[in-house]
Amino acid sequence: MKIEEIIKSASMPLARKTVINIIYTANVLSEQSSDTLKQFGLTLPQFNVLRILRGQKGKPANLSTIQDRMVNKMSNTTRLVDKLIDKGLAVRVICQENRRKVEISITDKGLQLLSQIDAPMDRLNDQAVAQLSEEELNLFNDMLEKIRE
Amino acid sequence: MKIEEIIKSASMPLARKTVINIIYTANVLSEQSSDTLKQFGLTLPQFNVLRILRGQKGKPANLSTIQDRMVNKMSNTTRLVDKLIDKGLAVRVICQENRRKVEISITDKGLQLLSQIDAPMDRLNDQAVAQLSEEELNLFNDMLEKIRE
DNA sequence: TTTTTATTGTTGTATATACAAATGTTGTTT
DNA sequence: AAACAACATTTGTATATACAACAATAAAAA
Repeated sequence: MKIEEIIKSASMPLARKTVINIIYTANVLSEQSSDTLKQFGLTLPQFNVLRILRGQKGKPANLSTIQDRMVNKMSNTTRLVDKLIDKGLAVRVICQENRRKVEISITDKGLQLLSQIDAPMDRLNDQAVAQLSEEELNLFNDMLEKIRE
Repeated sequence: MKIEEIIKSASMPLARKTVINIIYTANVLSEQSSDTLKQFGLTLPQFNVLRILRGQKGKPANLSTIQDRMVNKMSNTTRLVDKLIDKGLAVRVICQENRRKVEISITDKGLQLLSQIDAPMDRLNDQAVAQLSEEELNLFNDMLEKIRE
């Protein structure tokens, strides 16, 4: 369905329509992901941080590293990490070389949880873009890049 | 900058990359809009609701109408509207034909505020999509539509 | 060495949002 | 008419997030 129909808007400038379309579509995709993640007890930002930690391949990450790599830069990563620790999915150790820093690592339990989530999440993403060819998707990603600049 | 560089990720499946790219770009655009709106004392959802009310052209809207048309469907539109009323930008009247409903209208003050915001917001949106031609933008919007289905 | 500045995280506060339950109203069934 | 179901919105509660202020540590300057 066209975005104008969805938000029941009269015709609007193409630029405004495009921006609304991106934000609306992102909401749809986020909700789909959140729904899938809910059964695993994770929110989307929590899931993303867990994936970042896994990407460290054993090396711990400090808070600023995590923030750099987050899709949704949020002001308060401390409390998000707290939640992961409460659930036993991550651990926090104060860095000995620089005691201002903390080192955060994913636990075995965290890795195990992620391994369960990978397949359903990839399936979800595949479905989302199934109507576009690889070539179209590459073009589409390039366009997004241009919009961000 | 490519999305993989931004979130400092190793290469990932194209579908996942695309979904992350959309969500990340939507965040960038939302933040830009929020920054502009902040000086007018509005959040992005509040601004969108005000625009919906203006689109009614004098006719009041009830809560469910507003929710239908919102870009970010939120569970609690009541309190969002409360904020607009606190600021004197909207008024709420209980509908006489059906006393379960409430009729919400934009005030003159609200209309006046919106008229100040229109130009800077359109300029922002224009800038965002400036690197794409009209033809490309139409293609892009079609692709977003396919992704939502 | 002491003071100042910068870095890295954490905490407090206000607001926003999701979700479920509750309220008040209207329509329908018995 | 009384009981029940449906509707439209509001409220309660928990969690999330933005923003600013705070603390602790380290590095740099005086």
